[in-house]
Amino acid sequence: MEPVERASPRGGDRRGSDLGPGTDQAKVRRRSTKAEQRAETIEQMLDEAEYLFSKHGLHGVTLKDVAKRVGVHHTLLNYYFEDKKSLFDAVFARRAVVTSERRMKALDDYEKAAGGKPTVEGALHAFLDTDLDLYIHGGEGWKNYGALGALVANTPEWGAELMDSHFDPVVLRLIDLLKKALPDCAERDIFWGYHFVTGALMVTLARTGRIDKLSGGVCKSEDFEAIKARMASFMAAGFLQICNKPA
Amino acid sequence: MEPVERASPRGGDRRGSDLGPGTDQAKVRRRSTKAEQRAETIEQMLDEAEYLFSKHGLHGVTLKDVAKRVGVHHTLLNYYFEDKKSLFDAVFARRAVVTSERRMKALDDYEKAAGGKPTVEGALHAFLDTDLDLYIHGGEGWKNYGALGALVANTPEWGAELMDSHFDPVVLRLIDLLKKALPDCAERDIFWGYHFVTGALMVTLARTGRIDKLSGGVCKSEDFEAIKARMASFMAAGFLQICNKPA
DNA sequence: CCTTTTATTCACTCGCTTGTTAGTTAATAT
DNA sequence: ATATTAACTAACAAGCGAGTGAATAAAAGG
Repeated sequence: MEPVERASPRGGDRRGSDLGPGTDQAKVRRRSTKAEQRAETIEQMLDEAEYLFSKHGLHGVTLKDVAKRVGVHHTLLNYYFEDKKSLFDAVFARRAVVTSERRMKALDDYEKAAGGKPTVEGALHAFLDTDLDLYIHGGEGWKNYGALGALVANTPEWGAELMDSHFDPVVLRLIDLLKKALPDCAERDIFWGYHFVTGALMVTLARTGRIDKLSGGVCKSEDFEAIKARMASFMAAGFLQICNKPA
Repeated sequence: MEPVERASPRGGDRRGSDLGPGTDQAKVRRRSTKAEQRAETIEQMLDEAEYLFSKHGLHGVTLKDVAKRVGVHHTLLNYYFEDKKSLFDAVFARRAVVTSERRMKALDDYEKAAGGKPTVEGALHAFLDTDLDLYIHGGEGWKNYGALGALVANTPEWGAELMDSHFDPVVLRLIDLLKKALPDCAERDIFWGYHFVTGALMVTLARTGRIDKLSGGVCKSEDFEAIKARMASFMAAGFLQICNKPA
């Protein structure tokens, strides 16, 4: 599996028994309490697993791969996590709850701000921008998590299950707002519209780089700002179209 | 890996040189020439591999799994295919060329029919409906291939590469038509619009069943007709929106 | 200070995956 | 008909990947 890939590009952040370059080699080593140590190690495991899973998928990663990147023995992963799948679930859950809560709050706020008159575009902005901001400003970890989400969302095996358990509440909250914005629209159409939205969001998060080559560099996979600037209004227009024009 | 799953639920529907369903069971076994035999076996391998890969991804499937479903010794897969990845590539390529050609032709036909005045919706209909029809009428194999495509499209590892090599021509053809339909639109916006379209199409093909549960049965993952009835006009409205409103 | 926890590694096991080499059977060609 | 080629299987070799249980070392706690 290629050269030695690390989630944190920075080489200075040594792990495990790297007695290390320069200054305070020995001091780098755990001076902290055990609880902190535990938390820190687990966090690192989640980070590295997140990176690898996002690139190769659940089955494409071995516990040893993860362990190597963290700089610990691979059985330590078994010590902290039941098995590979629960490691994966933990990785996914860690940020899923954050994004879920944030979006939920954003939707609530928007509804209040909009008074009795929410718009489709407004609701979509609340839903999408809040999320995109996380990936834009959240650092590498969030970007990796995004790609992982895209993978999960398109995995028939257990993907829907994971998505359901984490995102149903927010999504239903969005749907609820959309219904208020489009009172005469058939429920079916609203759900299908959401389906399109989520699909578009997922390819975005996947950042496969395909759009880069395709467009000859005009668009960049990493350019979430460009998405943010277009997606809500694009999708809102779509909603209005299929809701006003009942075939 | 669960009970014994088979791609073709029906015992009767065998692929390739269909020796005729029902009747002559014993005769089902190779009576044919070697060339036919070879072709038939390979076809079966591709079918079963397609089914499994679409469900579990490249790394989630072993050659033995495939062999078991085909009913041959697992080393036979090594005999016909270099390795697992080239089996995967063969699976993908088999139908990719079909869908690619069909859509290319549909776009050509549409452009001729539209005279000098192609519309966004028209171009999208040509692009999308042609494809969706394959999945609707093509049988289980095509449905499985669709799910596989969705997986590939969201796989950063080698996904973009595969998509590029098979679909760049059709997609650029579509883009070309869209440019003609939107002569004043910035290229960037058109590419981003396509990005949204492809994302929406991919979740559709993935058929994870998520929309079913989410909508409480109002929408069904399998209902490609519903997508066909909405997607082109939904997306066309989006294109017009972001192209006319340059931020 | 000494006992108990807790983090971490070590030495293995077991099953599975890939791939190789050699063999068997049946069609093809001469 | 017979020699050859092609489809296919059997029988290993080698290695990996998940996971277990005992060992070690250091920190917590009484």
